[in-house]
Amino acid sequence: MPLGQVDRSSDRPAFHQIADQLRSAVMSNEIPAGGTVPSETQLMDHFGVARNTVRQALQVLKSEGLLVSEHGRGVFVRERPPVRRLAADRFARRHREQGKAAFVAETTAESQMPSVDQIRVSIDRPTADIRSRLDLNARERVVVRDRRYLADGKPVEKATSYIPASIGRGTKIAEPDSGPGGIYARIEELGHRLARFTEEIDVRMPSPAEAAALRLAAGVPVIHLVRVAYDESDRPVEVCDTVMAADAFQLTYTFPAL
Amino acid sequence: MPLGQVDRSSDRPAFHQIADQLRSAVMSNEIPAGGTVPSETQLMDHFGVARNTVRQALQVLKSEGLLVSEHGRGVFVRERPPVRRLAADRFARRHREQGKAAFVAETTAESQMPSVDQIRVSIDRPTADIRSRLDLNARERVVVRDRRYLADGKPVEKATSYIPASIGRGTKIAEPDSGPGGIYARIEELGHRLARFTEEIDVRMPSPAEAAALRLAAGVPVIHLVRVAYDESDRPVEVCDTVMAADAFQLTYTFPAL
DNA sequence: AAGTGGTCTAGACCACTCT
DNA sequence: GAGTGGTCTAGACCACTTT
Repeated sequence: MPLGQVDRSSDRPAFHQIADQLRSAVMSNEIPAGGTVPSETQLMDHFGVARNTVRQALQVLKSEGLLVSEHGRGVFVRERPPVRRLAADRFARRHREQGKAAFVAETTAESQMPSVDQIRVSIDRPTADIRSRLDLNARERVVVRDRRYLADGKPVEKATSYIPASIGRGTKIAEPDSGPGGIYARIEELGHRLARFTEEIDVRMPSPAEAAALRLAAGVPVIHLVRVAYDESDRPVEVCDTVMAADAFQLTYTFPAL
Repeated sequence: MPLGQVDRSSDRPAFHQIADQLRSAVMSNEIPAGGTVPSETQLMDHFGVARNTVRQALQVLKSEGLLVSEHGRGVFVRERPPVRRLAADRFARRHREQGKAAFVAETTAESQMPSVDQIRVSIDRPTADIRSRLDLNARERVVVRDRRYLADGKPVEKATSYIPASIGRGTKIAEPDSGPGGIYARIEELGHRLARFTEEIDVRMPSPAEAAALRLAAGVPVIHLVRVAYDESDRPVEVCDTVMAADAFQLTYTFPAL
């Protein structure tokens, strides 16, 4: 992988030229995923620039999500986690009837090991947004279920579910372990047969708290997805607010032409 | 907006402490969107640190998408473009029958001015990926339609459509101006009544070329969406490969419980 | 101990915007 | 011309990993 030189007479700043050369080395797989980029010292010597200039170039590629650095070890080409393809059928009733929650269904479909941690359950007043999505009056409470999902031990998703207390209070929905098939199975057992879902998708960079919870590398965005589940009388029975590591997911939808 | 000081005895690096203080000033709206952050000189003086340390703090917030800098003017709290809410009904036949293409329908729904530029049309060999999505044999060609969409003059989306040449060649589909209702209207006139769409969504940071074409600020991800349109005999009749500025869109989907 | 990246300083010169 | 951010240098010390 022969890196060239920087053209000091060019208008393009040195650090951009260096970033460009490294980028194409990464993109062309001259440096494979998981491989190391030359050390900062080597890059300084090779290009004849100051250390800050090298670091500026590396910063560009980290922000693009191409490189990650590990203190004391080196700078590496970022490895992409296996992508999880999410389609509507992860919520299929047949999965619940087999005792599989949606996350288990989607995870085993990709041959990954699902797990859940940081489960917290409470009964609270809903925010105005949740109240309006669940069509609740001012006095009604909600069961709040907060948890983190991991695939093969790597955190990939933080989720918070809100279920009207009038449905969930005193049931397994309000317990940390909601039982086989997950909360949708419990909601259906309580007589609310699910009819449809809506999903609302926003994309942005993570807050520092989100980056920590999902152990995100620099340059990895998050998908903020809010799902509402409706029963057959078109009553909203659950809102699920999730933040996903964008590099770990691909979403697919099918819809009819109207 | 009283910024504090840095605690030099803390483990948390000075630039992180400065970034934290500026972040909460932005988040709490003490500095409103479009407002300016104190200049680098002012921040140096206030915190008693070197310029590079200030710039490191600002870099953090730019990567988070909170700040943008303008050479010679200052550093500003990023203004969010009006969000465009995309739902399945933007492809409704009634819009085509009124002569509105999907982008026009979604744009006017948000009271924005739609426009299109950088239109290029050609007939080419498809890549392996496109060939397989369109279910074509090795010799078939495709009409390639490339263009950029703008809302109120701001670029928000780059799109490339691929239509089998057996359908589009010699029609308005192969001309820069595809006529009222867009290419879906032309495809239906040619006897391929549309039945359904699939959309596949990936999220990542932009390449430098994408960032330039969409004039993206640092810290703004892109949504890569690939849509396939199927006619009533379930034949794929178009693939549309789009890259969208993530801060300009919200996607919504509805799907039945199965 | 040697090598790596992380933080920070103090200075320089340049390009751009505004008045 | 004054003020702003953009690029770059040369050095220092620290924290972490590996041998």
